[in-house]
Amino acid sequence: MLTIKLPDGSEKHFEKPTNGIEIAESIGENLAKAAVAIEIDGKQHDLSDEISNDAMVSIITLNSDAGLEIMRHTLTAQVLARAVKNLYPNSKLAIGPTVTDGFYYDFEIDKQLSIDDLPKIEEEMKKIIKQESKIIKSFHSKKDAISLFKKKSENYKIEIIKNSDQEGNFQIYQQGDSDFIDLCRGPHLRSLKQIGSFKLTKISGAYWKGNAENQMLQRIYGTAWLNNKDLRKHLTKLEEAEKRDHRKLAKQMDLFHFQEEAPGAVFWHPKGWNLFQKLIDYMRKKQTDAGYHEVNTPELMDRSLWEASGHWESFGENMFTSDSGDGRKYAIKPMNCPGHVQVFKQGITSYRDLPYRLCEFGKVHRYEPSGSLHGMLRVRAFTQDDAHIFCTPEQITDETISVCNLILDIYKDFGFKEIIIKYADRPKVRVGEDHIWDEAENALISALEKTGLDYVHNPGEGAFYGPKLEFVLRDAIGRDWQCGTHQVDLNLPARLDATYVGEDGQKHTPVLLHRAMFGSLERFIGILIEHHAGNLPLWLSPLPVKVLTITSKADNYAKEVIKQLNNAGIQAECDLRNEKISYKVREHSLSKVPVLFAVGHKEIEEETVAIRRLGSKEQITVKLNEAIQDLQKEIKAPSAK
RNA sequence: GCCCACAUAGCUCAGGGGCAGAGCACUUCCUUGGUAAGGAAGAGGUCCCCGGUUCAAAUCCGGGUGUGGGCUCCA
Repeated sequence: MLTIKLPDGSEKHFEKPTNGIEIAESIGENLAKAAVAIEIDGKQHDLSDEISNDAMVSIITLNSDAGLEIMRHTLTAQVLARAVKNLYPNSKLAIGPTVTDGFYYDFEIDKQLSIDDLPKIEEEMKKIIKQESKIIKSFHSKKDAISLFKKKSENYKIEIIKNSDQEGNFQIYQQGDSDFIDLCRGPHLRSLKQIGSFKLTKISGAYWKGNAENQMLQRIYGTAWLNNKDLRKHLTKLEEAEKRDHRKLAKQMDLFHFQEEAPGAVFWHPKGWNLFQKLIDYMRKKQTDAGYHEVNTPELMDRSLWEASGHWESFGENMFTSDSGDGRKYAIKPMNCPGHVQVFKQGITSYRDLPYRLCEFGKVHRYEPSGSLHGMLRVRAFTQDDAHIFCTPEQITDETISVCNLILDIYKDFGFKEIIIKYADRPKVRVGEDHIWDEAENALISALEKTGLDYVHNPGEGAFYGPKLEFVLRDAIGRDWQCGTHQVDLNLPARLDATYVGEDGQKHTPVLLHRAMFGSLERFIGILIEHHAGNLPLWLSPLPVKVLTITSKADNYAKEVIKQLNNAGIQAECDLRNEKISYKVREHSLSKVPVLFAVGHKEIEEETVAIRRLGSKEQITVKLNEAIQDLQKEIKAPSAK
């Protein structure tokens, strides 16, 4: 007698070994129809898998996240893979997992695919799905599995099997009587009948096993959904995301540009630079309040300093260097830390001065691979809101807690509500003894625990000199961006001979905490633009108000309005051009000016302005002095209110 | 760095082995208006760069640079 427990607590009994299909049928006809797989004691299985022991099970239906993912998996591993094999018989299968909203499959194909080949592949996939084949699974020993795939010259599958630590039970899936086979951990749909709506979206190269040393394979991406409606909804969402693209919006808003002679470096236009300065003003105040001292250190320093710090060895590939007339080799700083250590060494001698917090809006240059550059989100020259806290080991906890609080506080001001903290420990390439790393990691993790904040572990992703916390923010459309960072460093101060005199009269090496909150200002601005879809809040807008004249008779009044706005500390410009009001409204709405004042005969007489807000079609007419007072309140940074 | 695609006026883009195109922006003129494009005229080009093929290359081929989508890497 076999007892099967269901999620609702009820039990089913079977005389002999059973399977998911029987269990589903025993519960109800509709469930059996909708079932795609089964979870047995927490692990996903095919419905056909035999159950011979007591178990907790739950039927997975198409109409669930897990079911949808199984459908996507079947679509890529069975349908896309088979379609490509049909069209390009010499191709070899690598892997085909699901990803957010879809799936991909990596192939080795002798013909180089282009985006134009996708419709043809889609068509072949639809043909395969129409056959509504049943999906059949068989189990094989390691030896059998290898010989099966040898016959098909599926080298990648063979490599996967060979590298696997399991000896038997290799699952091979097949559709009806087709000779297509694929190795897969499953589970898969029972039949291709259950496949919903899909679209192949893009094509790219991808390294075998994600290793840049390995062969480049061809990857086909797709998205798949339960039905056409969901698919279309997803495609619309992608279009919406495209509209938020900071590169596109920045052009409309006239913030900055890039050009060929300076790859990965920003040409800031007046409005963009205004926004940049607003962020600096805001952060400068926050940091001063939190006890930081702002400094500025050289962009160019002699190679010997970078050798001493360890950058030359561990970060050298990312550094720009410069030769000079005096025959010395300089490096353009990729980080501000060595410079800050020099400042520390000039002044601080006593433990009484610790913690000593130095900050700098330091512009750093890093040679990033050309292929990784991406608008403002990945550049080669960027400005960090960088700070280095020199402290005693005992002070690590308190300093870490206040950094965490400060960062979370700041993100809130910018409208980010969801923040994920990651703890990253020692990487493969690093400086310093392991026992130093033990110490640094323990200090950081115990400080983090004390904050009581949730975090996730990100193994091997620390900086080369110490473990770090990464602060990841989630934007308005659910994308994650890593911005802030906080690192414990027990290596650099010693390498650069930084010391202080302790209470005991002896020399000690300080602990160095590296932290940045925006991370890179360039990147943060890119994220802000996308998060707000260009509609920046008033306090960040480079031009909060534009005054538009309806007739040239209003020119003088408009200038008077500007004067009063400026006197009240509100940046504003006027548009006196010989154009219709609708034309001016359209133009400034497209360039994302948050507040438009229209002035004509009526406004002159009544000393009012007609206000129109970005994104609204409504206008309200308000006395000029009241409008200014209201704006003055609204334009303050959130934390200054 | 690797794979694929793309590069034409300030911007968005069409075209394509034989005179370089459109819309918007710009300049001038008309229009003085009431909330997302008023009208007319004009000016604007090394068709990314360097080679090659050809009677002829913006167009075809090769190389380079940059950009985009991925991979790798990362703030």
